[in-house]
Amino acid sequence: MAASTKSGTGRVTIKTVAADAGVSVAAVSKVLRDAYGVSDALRAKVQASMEKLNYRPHAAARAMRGRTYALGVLLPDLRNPFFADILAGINEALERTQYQPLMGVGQSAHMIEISLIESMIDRQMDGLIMIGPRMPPDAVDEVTRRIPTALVGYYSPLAQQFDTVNDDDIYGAELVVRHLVESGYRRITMVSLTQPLHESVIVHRREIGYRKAMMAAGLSQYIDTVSCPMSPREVLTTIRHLLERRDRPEALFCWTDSVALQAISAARDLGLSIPNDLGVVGYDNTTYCDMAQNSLTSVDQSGQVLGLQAARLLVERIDGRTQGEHFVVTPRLVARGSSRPRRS
Amino acid sequence: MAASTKSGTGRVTIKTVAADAGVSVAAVSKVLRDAYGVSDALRAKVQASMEKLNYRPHAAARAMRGRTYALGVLLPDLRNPFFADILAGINEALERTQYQPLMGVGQSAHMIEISLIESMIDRQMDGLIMIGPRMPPDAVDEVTRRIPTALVGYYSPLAQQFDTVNDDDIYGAELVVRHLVESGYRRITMVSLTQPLHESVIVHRREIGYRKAMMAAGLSQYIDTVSCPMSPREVLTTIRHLLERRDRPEALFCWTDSVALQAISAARDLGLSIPNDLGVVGYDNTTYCDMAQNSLTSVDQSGQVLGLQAARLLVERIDGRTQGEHFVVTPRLVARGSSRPRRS
DNA sequence: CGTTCTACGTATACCGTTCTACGGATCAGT
DNA sequence: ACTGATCCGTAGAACGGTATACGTAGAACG
Repeated sequence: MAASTKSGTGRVTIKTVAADAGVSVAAVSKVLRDAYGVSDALRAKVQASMEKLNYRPHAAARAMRGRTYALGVLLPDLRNPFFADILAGINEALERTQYQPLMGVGQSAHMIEISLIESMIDRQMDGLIMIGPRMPPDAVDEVTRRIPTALVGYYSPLAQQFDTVNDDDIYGAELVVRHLVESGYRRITMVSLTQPLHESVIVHRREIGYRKAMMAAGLSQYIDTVSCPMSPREVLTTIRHLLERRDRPEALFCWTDSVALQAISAARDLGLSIPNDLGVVGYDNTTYCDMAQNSLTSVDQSGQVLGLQAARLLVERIDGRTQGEHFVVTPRLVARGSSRPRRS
Repeated sequence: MAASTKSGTGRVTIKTVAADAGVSVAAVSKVLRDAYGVSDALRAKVQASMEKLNYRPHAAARAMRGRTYALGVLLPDLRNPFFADILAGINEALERTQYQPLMGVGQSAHMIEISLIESMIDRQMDGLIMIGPRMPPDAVDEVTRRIPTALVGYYSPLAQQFDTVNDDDIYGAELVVRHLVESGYRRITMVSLTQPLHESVIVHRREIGYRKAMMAAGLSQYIDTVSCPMSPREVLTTIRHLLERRDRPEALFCWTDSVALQAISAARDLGLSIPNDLGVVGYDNTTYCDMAQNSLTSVDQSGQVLGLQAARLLVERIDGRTQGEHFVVTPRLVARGSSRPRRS
């Protein structure tokens, strides 16, 4: 009856709603965006119609002129449960907003990341949260010039063009070394990540903290860093090799938990007992650390808070802020069995 | 000079390309979609211009009339590394296509899933892959009526409206029970998931397999299932409770690895040795199973293959198939230390 | 009472594609 | 030479919103 709109298909559009409510299309659009110049009466009328017709705005049409209300989230991979915490924080921050996070996985590969991000830009996403990006800094600059961006786990404290959220990785690494030294370990080796050599990558900062604390503890002669890629197989062989060395380290500081868990596994395979033959510490304090069979000492950086802040900053930036903000949380060491004082 | 297009902004559109190549907009569009009626000469000319101008199609504009080339992937959560395997398979299948997966996390909550999917539909995504959806079957039906869908971990072998990809969960559970029985365990309890009672959920099938195999082994008097939600805390207390029972089970079959790892942890806390005091088996054969400290027997269902098939089926369906296809892989038990024959 | 404001609504251009309908050219067969 | 048929390319109407420019009515003001 009232369906005078000529639309052949059944789709409920802004036009249908306008017709039903007896107002103009523009008025409905205003209500949708709650823009200036709508009376309460009009708003009520329109909202009633939208409810009645079960109207849903067509995201693509919206994207042509306005917002998409979609935020792209770039994850390095899906294996590290730490990212789940970050995402929980992002979700929490966005829960009460209109924005919606859509994720892509970069597989820790520079080129995949780039093409993923290009596509997110093509899709007119309103903003981007990049977690631990592997791409080089000039690529990051290029991207952030084109789309509002917040980065988690990327250190660049002076940037104005984008915001960053980090824990204090140098301090976190220092906590680890100090803790190990206090527990009686001396020959502490860091297991790090083979990486492109730009300094924004957080692993780099953990290495700095490690060296700094080793020197402060008067252990500079024991400073020793080995690196390997992310793949489980290579991690395992690297660590096994390390543990079979004649001057086997007394403790390992692993740049991230999953590596530490592999270290525990390798140690067990070789018949070494933890912590007496080998102390192990990880980073991120993921859920697995707390299990009795791992009992892995780790550094907690509260992924939830990081995610929450990143989302908050991004929304602010979308709303117009142009100065950079750089949020840093102080990490906290959670001591467990894997680093208990050794019997001398 | 040649920039006669009146576009004020710098964006390179199909119009810019058309002007540069000296052809019509429609011709460029044809090349883009490689549609019928383009000569090689024209195609070459247009492609040269696109290259030169670094043209990228505007996804939103495209979405208004045609495809978005985006596929929505719904994940239950980010904690289970098994999903990483599935996603790897999806990526592999889509690598050579134009499609791009964009993920959302449903947090294993019915309502969040629904709103996420609604938004994916609003965004005109071309198809949907839902992994282990928690929403009730009628909601699934409703969704699949509106958008081409492939489901992983959702059992509905007769459906025509959507495709499914599963491992044979009944058989997998049977494998577990048989293996445990062969290893000398009798009182085998299954730790399952508190769930809405629809039968499409795969946990349900694992329960069926468990019961079936227990009966076949003549152990029906020992059939015993306890359920708890996903949250780590509740899992832990449930299991602890179970292990402190007077008639403590000899072995636990946990519906998924993370629960099994918690079980190992709880057992250790209580001073029980594995496998002598307690056998433990998980499901999914995630990376953690293989670590020496866990050495967890599990059922491998090759997430990579599941993901690959799901993506393949979805693309077929988008291309017009209307019959349902239901892919099933045969799972494989990977025996490790946690279920080794017990000393009697 | 006329003027100026302000608040509220409307009309409509525009965003960048897709795709149908159509026109002109070329070619094969009679 | 005439008639289709085939091939290549163009014009232009959608698609469903946003946002600007503008009109109008009532209130406030001197």
